[in-house]
Amino acid sequence: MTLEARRIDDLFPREHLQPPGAEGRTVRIVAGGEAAVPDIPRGSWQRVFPLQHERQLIRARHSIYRAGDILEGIPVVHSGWAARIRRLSDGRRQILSFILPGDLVSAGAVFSDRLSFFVDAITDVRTTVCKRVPLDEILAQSPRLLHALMAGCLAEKTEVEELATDLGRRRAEERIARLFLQLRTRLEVLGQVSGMSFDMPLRQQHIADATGMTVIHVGRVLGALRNDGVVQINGGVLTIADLAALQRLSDA
Amino acid sequence: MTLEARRIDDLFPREHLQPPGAEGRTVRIVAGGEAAVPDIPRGSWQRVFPLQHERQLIRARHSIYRAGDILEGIPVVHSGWAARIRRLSDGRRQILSFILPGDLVSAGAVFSDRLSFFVDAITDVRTTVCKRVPLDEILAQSPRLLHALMAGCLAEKTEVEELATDLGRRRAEERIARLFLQLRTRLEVLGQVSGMSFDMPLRQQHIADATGMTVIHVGRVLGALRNDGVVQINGGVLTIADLAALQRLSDA
DNA sequence: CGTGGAGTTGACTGGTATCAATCCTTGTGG
DNA sequence: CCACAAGGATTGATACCAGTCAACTCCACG
Repeated sequence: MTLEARRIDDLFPREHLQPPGAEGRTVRIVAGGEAAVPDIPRGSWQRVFPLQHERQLIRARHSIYRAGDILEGIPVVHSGWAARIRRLSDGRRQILSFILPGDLVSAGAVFSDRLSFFVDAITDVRTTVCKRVPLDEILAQSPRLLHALMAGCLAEKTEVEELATDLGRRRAEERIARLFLQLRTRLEVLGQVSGMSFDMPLRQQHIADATGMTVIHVGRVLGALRNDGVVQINGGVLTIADLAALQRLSDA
Repeated sequence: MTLEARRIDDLFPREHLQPPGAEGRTVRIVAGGEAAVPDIPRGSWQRVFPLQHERQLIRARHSIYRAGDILEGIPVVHSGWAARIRRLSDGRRQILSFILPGDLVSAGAVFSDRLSFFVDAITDVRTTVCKRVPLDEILAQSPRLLHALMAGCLAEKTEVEELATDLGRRRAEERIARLFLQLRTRLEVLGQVSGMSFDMPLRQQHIADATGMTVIHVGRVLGALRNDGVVQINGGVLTIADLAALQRLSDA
């Protein structure tokens, strides 16, 4: 009963998502680094949520959705990175979460069609949209799936609560360290981490908007981390040089 | 379909909650200052969620629940103020939300029994606990209620996202102004605002933990607001002296 | 080549945190 | 009824983290 759905891996072909050979075609249920619970029967997602329309391409740095938009379906990011963002009228931005390949844009989208945030493409992004289905129909067809979806929704909420704690009570270095470790964990599940490095298309501005800092200060902290031999970013690749140190920073 | 349940007003007798005469005994659905949608048939909450045990008294400044606790039911705060809190190992604390009389401790508690946060009593608090009921049973007995509960859960998530934005991107004065306005809106629904004043049992430490500041700086900002004739707190009563100014501060 | 996005660096400012002392309030027990 | 303790609020002095402004470099790209 602790299923949590944020990623629906068998929602679409896995060219980018899965190393060949891994053919366990169950819905993979993953949340914030916790245990995967692969016991939803194969294909339950597609059976319950039929495809509404195929892939759509959004160019890097463009908005995918805007706050107030009414979703006609449940969007899933197929490839590329995106971000859920809140904007203030004077231009300040807070990134609420990063959306990686295979993620639902928001678990809440299964149950509600009104967005309270913006979704911006960071890299080029391909999306798929599935049909939203009434609650009772989901329940009838796959009770486990419904549970998993609701748990995913709760997990998303918990993650935002962690974010709020980071923003309110942790300092610059800690926040950046935690962001990097979180990204590594999530990308590891996707098989996109090789050793201590992974592709990281975020600009310093994205890191700043996610951690509640200014770009310039992000630059300084990153510089310090590089000098101290903890983390470095080179050509869009993040390399953790001293994992223990990074974990120490993110602790408490 | 935009029902949102966070407060279940007819869950218990209303001595403290409702001025006599207001006898519209429907479940009142309220969220973050948005429209109430009172169209759930009377008593649906009690029918679906039977009382598990009666009021329990928790003394001010004591913990009600701890992160990791397994809830045996769905707790509702009957009287008094409480707070949902995240703690770091070194003692830093972030308040995620305040729980006012009539609030569910967390809308998520209807669907999941594991807490990821602490719940502390700010004043003396009385709680009631209802039995948790399987999804399909709720759906069968009152589909509207289920929708309302899920919407309430999503609303709670949206509120935390707003909090994260406040913490990440707004400054001290803005955050405090927004907190006070939010409290006023919520208390107004409870009929606990008279003119421009309301009881506000929060200590400066609570305000600090909610806004991500230190007590001392909270004290300074409050002092400034008092000197500028915007807000003052006296003997546990908050009085808004200049609403327009307060709204200006909280804007953007 | 230019142009614009991105990163780096330095000097300076300012908002908050930290430490410490005092005072006020409230509750408690003698 | 008083004394005392504990919690809370206020104030001052000082330190430091992070924001602001500005200049410069480095690219990728057309």
